[in-house]
Amino acid sequence: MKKRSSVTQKQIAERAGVSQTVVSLALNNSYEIALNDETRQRVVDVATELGYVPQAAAKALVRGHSSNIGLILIQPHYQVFRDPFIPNIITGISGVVRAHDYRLLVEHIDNVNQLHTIPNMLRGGEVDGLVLSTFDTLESIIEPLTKDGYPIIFLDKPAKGHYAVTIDHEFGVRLAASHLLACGHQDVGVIPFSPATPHTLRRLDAFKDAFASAGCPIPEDRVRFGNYDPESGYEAMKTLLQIRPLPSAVFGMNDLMAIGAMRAIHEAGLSIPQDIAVIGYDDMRFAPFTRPTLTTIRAPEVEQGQVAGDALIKRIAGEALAERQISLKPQLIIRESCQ
Amino acid sequence: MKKRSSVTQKQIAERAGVSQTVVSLALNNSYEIALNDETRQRVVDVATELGYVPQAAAKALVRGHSSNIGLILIQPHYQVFRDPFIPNIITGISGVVRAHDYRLLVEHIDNVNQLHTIPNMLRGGEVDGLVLSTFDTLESIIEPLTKDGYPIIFLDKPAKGHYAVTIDHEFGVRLAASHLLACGHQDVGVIPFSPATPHTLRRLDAFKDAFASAGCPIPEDRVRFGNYDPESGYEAMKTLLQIRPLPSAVFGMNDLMAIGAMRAIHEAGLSIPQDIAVIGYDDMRFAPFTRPTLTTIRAPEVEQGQVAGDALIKRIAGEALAERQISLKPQLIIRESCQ
DNA sequence: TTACATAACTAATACGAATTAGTAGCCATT
DNA sequence: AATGGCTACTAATTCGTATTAGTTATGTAA
Repeated sequence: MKKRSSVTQKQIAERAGVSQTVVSLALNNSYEIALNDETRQRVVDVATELGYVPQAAAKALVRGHSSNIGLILIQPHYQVFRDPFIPNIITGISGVVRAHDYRLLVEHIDNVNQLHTIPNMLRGGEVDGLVLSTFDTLESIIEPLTKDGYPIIFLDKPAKGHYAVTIDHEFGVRLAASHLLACGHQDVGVIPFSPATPHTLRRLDAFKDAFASAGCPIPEDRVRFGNYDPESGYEAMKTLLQIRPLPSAVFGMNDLMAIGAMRAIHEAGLSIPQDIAVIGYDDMRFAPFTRPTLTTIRAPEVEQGQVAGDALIKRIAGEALAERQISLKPQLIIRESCQ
Repeated sequence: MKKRSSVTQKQIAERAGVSQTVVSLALNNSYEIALNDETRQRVVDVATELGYVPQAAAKALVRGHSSNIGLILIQPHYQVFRDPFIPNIITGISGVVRAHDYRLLVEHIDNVNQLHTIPNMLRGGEVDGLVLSTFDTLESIIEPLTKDGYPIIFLDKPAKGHYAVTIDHEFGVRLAASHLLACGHQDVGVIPFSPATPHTLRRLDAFKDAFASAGCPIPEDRVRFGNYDPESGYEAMKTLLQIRPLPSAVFGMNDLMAIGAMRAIHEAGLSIPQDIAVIGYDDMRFAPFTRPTLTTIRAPEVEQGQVAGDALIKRIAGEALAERQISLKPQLIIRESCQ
């Protein structure tokens, strides 16, 4: 790990017969201090001739910021990238970030012992700000950081006062509920996520609440937790199929569990949606190609990434944001499995 | 974008009543220069008390390396993250990277005007090395960099002499071909990718070659290009269904196109695999839950990310690698759609 | 008792770019 | 002819850490 020799402003200065100061001024197009156009051009020419690239570390040190932004993923390792959420977010963020000449540093944290990297990255100046994907609240870690003025954008509902760009999944869940009710389903099964976090539980509550408000409260035996995987949806559905009289529909809280449920239903010799309707959540790419095609909820995740990246960059630049919490709405996609 | 005041070694030095040198030595556990254990401890205590975090930029400047590694994704924007490849690679890399105290910088390049960021990141010292995902050869860009000793690992077959950790997709495709032949299929359709790159064309050739070697050359009208999406597989299959006599199987070069093809087959009132067998590529998560379940090829992408990250870190450390090109083998997953 | 090693430090410098504080030369006022 | 203002630069300093080159005090061997 030796140092790699690289072209410096000093070398350019010698070649061009000027001081390092002039090189810096010329290359940064600074017009605060007057420079002869000829000199300026000569410096630029020498720089390109030598293949000059500024040293990021030196620049960062003297300017006091890194031009990196961080995306922190806090999830158990087995789960990150298993749902399409992260790739979509990265897609959204990375476009924005590059347009503003920032770089994206992706850091994955999968256990509490690694949480210290969050303050370290900010305080160590590795990044100028963070986008934080989390299913847990991290008040004790984040509070001091925001108090110190570090820009942080949450992708999940945080405590009041923090900045956040979230997707209103409770709304999404209510969309699913209303659609089920509109289709005449009064007795439905639900397959939510486990391990149950505050956020996922809130979604479940929203769903239950929607049905309760419509006069069809959901009994506890209609709720069977899965773990994001199709297999878990399959197992959950099998137990739901024991209930008599049979529920007339199921809501899988992600598409993967929903296709698991569909398989269980088919294996039981029942048909979808005639015997049991199915509705999923995510609108993954296979959803229009299941048999029958899957009715589901689409969340604007790429947009979420864009908006979050944008908000972060504004905060870094010191711009005020119109609102601290931006909430994006999911959308109902009606296909064959529930219509 | 003001500078954020942070705790420095100088401040610790003052508080502990020692010189900054001692602080640096104590905090870095250096034993080259003798330090009194008491002093050492006092410095460490003051440091934790003040919440010291070293400035990454200063460290990088003086040490000559950043402790960042870069993952460069070169693909049209509409396509990155649309296949599961990238998330899998990131999963693999990020574990390795964090274990070695590196950070992962993800940079997405979606047009040739941005290619200059590759040399810039290396020459500017933003990263100590790169993992390069590309479907194109970039000789003119990469050559001078490797010549200057910058560590770069390719994820796709590069020119001789470069370091690479690749997946042997030609082998994977031959696996599919052998399985089809073993199942007695002699007249098959293929749905490869378009736009056709050298790499994807090589896969197609491998497939054709396998059939030709078995005495069943594949006529041109059996080859219908798709574009990664299920919809394109659907359309491709529709044209394949016009052929008489009907081919007895199709190979979709990814699972998404394969499920598109399956839909077309079902819509034509044919059954899988009795009338037409289907085989995919990728083993995406829905593959065990299609109807019928999808026979496919699984590529070890997470492992590819791990091995590539590992190789890069070794190269950065100056270690020699046993072999320049490491090739990982895909695996046949037999399910109902072709058995 | 001088020389000499060793422990335990401090001072000074380097890293590369940005920036602040000069400086020299020239022209235009007064 | 002294003053001020401008242009076009240079010199010096700064950022925070690592590292090299001292320095001082103390103990030990000759």
